[in-house]
Amino acid sequence: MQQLSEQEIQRRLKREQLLLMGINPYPAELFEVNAYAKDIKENYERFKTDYKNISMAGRLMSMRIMGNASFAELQDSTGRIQIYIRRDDICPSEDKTLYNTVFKKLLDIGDYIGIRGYVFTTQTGEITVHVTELKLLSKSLKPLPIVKRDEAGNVYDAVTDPEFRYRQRYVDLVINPQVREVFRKRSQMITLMRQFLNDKGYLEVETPILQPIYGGATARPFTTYHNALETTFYLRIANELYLKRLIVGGYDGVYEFAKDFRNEGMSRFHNPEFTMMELYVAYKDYYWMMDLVEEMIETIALQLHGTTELPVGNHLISFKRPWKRLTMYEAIEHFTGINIAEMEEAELRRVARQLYVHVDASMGKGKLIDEIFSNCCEPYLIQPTFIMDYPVEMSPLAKRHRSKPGLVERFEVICNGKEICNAFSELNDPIDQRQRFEEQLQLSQRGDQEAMMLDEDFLRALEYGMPPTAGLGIGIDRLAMIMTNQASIQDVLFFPQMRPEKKPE
RNA sequence: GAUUCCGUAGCUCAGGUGGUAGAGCAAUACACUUUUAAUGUAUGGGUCCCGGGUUCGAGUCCCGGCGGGAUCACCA
Repeated sequence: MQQLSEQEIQRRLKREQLLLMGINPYPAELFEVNAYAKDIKENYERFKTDYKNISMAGRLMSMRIMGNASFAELQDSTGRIQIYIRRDDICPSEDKTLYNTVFKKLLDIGDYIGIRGYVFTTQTGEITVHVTELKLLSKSLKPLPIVKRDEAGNVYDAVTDPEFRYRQRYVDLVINPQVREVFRKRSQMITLMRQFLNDKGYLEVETPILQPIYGGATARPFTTYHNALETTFYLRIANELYLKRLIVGGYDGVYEFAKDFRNEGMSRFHNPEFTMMELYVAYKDYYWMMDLVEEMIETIALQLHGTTELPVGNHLISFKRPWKRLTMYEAIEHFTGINIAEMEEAELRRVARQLYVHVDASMGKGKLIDEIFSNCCEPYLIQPTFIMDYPVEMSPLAKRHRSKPGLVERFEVICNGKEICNAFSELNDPIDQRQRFEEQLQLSQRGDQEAMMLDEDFLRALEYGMPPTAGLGIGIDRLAMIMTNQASIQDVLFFPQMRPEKKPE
């Protein structure tokens, strides 16, 4: 137990005192609520809505006590509203304890209270609830950091310490309304995407997170152990192979919002667990999927913000269709002036060095091209752009290009300098797929810890036959970053992964 | 993993060259019947992240550790 601060001791004493007075600081019975701060502020003057006998609940966020009348602010789930408390209104009889002792002495900022009353406008023009009844709903024992705003909108004493905000997100959410808004937008974005996909007739499904063989991406997994089965399991790095099994099973379109886990470094773009939406649609190819992605993201931006132009960092990003489409080779030529289409490994390595791209001996042709692209092109692609046709070595689950040897039918969307989705015409030739897995095994034997495992059951499924299929994965967190204009993935995750707090001795 | 910056009251932050630890807000007490970053007066509040070292003396200098941010590497 850590030592209590003076203020924490004070609040514990107040709690005791309330108990002695016969007031339960944590009453059990429900408190009926029939009005919310936001509605009142929006409707009271505009529609002359008469708010009588209203009942509200929330946290006390400030108190301005002046003798026998006081102003305070109540914060409910929709925002803050001023409340006016007059001694003789909440204490009509001779006994003034509720005002003099309970309200003035024993309540603190952060306490949950319930009030009843009516709305009026103060002399200074602020919409205010005149309180006729007051009830403590829950006592707060830890002081909230108080963020104040003046009329000009200046913020004082804002809590900005990221560690504090991420570790104690509940406090962040209480005191920083803009943070609540970011997460509301994220939730709404996911709802809109789900709606869009459901409207197209695709089926939302759930597939295993605990997998005996991990696959669908090149990444290092988390490992866990099932006692009864005496088996090692992996937390999924992707759900791709399971969704394709469902296409084999005969569904036309399936999608899943999947929590994926990758045992890799963390940064403002990477959290060990993150959300990916994967979609697979039968009888389609990657060109079709490009159209769908454009339509979906444009629709979401429009419904979320009422516009397709969004400020992101220092840029204004437009999601209005159509987006630019470049092949990977075209993109590289555009940004470096070098056409690498016909180059072999040795020459590529020379070009990479010339472009100051970090290379090492283990890198093959595909990896070298990818490195050049990541370094010389990706950071400069701010507007959403399709990059098409990747080297086959980088894409063991994608179908070979119908006309370009050595490439696969794959695209990524780069936006704000980062990949936000990845898609291909799915490889459905079981013999080719087996060969690609075997190449991965060789990489693995050479020490590549991210190489894919060979999944016999998945191959068995493909052998029964999978229709031509287009597949898509969208990084939901990264899309949320763009849609909410946040610079860090930690700002679109309620509880970003952090080193465990050191326990107080 | 590498580089770099940071860690002082509940919160935001000051504390040249080493010399008894500071402000505003928050808290406590009193005053005040329409305030709004309310105000006025008074009071309390600190393991200066932790552990070593140098020194008569360390928040400050040195070494080590812990935690966090940023950039890079890997990745989505």
